[in-house]
Amino acid sequence: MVLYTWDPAENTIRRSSLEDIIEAIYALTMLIPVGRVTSYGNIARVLGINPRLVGLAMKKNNKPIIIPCHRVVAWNGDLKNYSRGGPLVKEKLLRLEGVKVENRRVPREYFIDLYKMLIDPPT
DNA sequence: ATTTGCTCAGCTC
DNA sequence: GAGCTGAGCAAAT
Repeated sequence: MVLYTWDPAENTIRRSSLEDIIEAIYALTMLIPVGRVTSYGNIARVLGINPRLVGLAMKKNNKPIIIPCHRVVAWNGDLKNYSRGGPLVKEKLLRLEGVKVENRRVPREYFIDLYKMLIDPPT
């Protein structure tokens, strides 16, 4: 899938740059409530992009307070990395927000499904 | 539970 | 260009 974006300077539609896509990723990340997580793949599915791009965006995140990238984990609950301090800091932050982490895994019940919420709500 | 294949930006030669 | 590395995932085994 190819994403397109509005370019106000040129008053035209153009193919999204990587930065545009990363902005969209951040916007979705900010929708995750305190005490909940979602997966890289779930965010990727909303935008129709490759999950690895979501990981790339998280790594580039330079506003870790505004953009809660610690609430994005692997689909199977693995914490994966956290560029500000590694997985242990990620685990600590999640615990502070009330997310249980068992054997370095986040249990299913803490996941929210952004795709279901935004794209494919129950009929 | 483990392996395999797909994927793509960024980095190195 | 070619080859490798990830903050990934799903399907097959």
